[in-house]
Amino acid sequence: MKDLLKVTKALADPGRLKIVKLLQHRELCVCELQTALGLAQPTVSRHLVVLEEAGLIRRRKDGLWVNYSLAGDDSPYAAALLDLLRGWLNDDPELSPLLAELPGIDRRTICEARKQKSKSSPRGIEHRPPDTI
Amino acid sequence: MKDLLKVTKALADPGRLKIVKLLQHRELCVCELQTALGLAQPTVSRHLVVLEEAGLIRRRKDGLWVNYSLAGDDSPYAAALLDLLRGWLNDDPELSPLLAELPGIDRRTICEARKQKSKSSPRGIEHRPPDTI
DNA sequence: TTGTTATATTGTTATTCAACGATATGAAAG
DNA sequence: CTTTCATATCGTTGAATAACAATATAACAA
Repeated sequence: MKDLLKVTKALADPGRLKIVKLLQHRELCVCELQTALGLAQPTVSRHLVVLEEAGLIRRRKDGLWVNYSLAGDDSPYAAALLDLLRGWLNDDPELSPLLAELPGIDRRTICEARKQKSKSSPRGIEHRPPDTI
Repeated sequence: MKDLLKVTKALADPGRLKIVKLLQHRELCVCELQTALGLAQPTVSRHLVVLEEAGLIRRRKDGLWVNYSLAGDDSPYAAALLDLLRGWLNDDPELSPLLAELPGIDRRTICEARKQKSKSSPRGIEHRPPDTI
């Protein structure tokens, strides 16, 4: 029962449900999910831990990137629910915009853009002339 | 997506999951569920509201009693998950004791026992001789 | 080694929610 | 009507959790 509750709890959150639906289209790294969902990076990372511990997704490291994809091999509960989810929410008004933008989301574009930003204003602090006396 | 989240959230609680599994065997009233689960009556009542709003169960009044049974006609999500649940947890160590005691649980026995108790100590206050001066 | 960078973890706050006791509701009986 | 009783709702408390910022970790580059 604990295993099943882990799966249902993992799927009982809009952010995590969106992650699963996004991963149905292709493998994604954290920064791509972050961009698609519009959530902070730690928030996405936490959601991914919950989904992984429920057996719904798996992680595969690729250098600095971590790729996440759907799983279900270890948990029959996860497998069955992932199967059901495949036929659900495909025309959902809250999900469709994310899926529409998914093809345009690319990890290299995202990370390059970040490097530019951190050069102009490190640590997210807006660039500002040093205080004058 | 909101409808699906209602169903997954409803099933993401041990008490509510137990209620669903109990209702797979027969229609039950609140006091029978309360006895089977060992929870307070308001707690069971709240769980039943959540399950009903998710489309997982339905209510049918019978005098003072309210009978609850599995539903799923109004929500394809609820229907599919109830179908899956039918094959799950049937040998669960946390659930089996409840199912084993289910045949011995009868609303009339429960309510008769309560009447006796409320006669000896109304409102749950232990009977005690009136204060003497 | 020392950076750099994508991701993970920590700390904290605000919200959600399960649990209970007390009380209200509604239906049947007297 | 009033009483009784099964259930529903209210009010409160404590625990779980989602969100973010700040920091730590891990992998690659120089």
